[in-house]
Amino acid sequence: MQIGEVARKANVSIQTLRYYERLGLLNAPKRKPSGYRKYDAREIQRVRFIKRAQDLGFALAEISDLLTLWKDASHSCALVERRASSTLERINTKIQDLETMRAALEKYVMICRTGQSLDECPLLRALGDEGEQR
Amino acid sequence: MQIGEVARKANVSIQTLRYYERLGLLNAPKRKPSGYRKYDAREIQRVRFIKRAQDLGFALAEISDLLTLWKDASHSCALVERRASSTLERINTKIQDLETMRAALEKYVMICRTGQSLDECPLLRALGDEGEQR
DNA sequence: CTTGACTCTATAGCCGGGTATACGGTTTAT
DNA sequence: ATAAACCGTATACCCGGCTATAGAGTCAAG
Repeated sequence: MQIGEVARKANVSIQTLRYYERLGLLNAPKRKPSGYRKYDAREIQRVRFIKRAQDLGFALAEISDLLTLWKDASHSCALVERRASSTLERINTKIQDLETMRAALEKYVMICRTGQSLDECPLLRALGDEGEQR
Repeated sequence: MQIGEVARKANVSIQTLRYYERLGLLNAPKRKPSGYRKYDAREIQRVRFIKRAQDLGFALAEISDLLTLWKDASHSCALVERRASSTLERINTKIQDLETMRAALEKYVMICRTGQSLDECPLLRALGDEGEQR
């Protein structure tokens, strides 16, 4: 199989495959005499693994770790769980940050909508506050 | 006031101030004959406005809009609210995406933790899943 | 034998929000 | 008069995850 077929089957671009190879996420494949990359079907698996892991919120660097573990998975369940838990923590932190933003923003939007102060925007006042107003 | 003092008082770096100026978020200040920027105290307000807006999840491009509105705030409350609402939508979408990830990841982490399969990691199996069973 | 589809490498660009470096001029204090 | 602290511009670089382009070589079909 050459690169285009792998790309189609794994649903990524050719450039992405070469990019993953550069990053070490994919092993450097064998080459034809012409220099063309020759893949075997397992690489499609590997690419799909990467994509599924991305969907779960893993960054490529984390996925690189997971791929290393994948090879001898029988020893590593607890290790994998630790990686996943820390990713989970990262995701939770992000959600919390965003919820804090949302709460603050909603507060001002609500005040705006109830239309109590027509002559001065409470959201802008909140941003520009600190005693003085421009 | 020169740039270093503004930077200290607004709690940003000098480079950031120049960067904001390039982006048009800050007005080009007057200069001394030497070329040094001369700020008046209002610019500190403006920088703090930017920082507070960032904390609310506004991107610099959105903040640029808000700053334009800020100048004649009396006319713009509804407009400001619309900007804020669309930022709010953006934030909500992000939260939902992250929650989807979290749910998927939690599922596998839980299976890992209940320790049912010691000899094969369910998370890795889920990621490496070949073809069927999904 | 030529066309068109495929591949190769190398390099650059994109997004956002800055940070860092190099090199040189200015101001202030002693 | 000289050192330190400050400022100026221009340029490049960082993060992550790609995408795009240029210019060249390879391969299969008609």
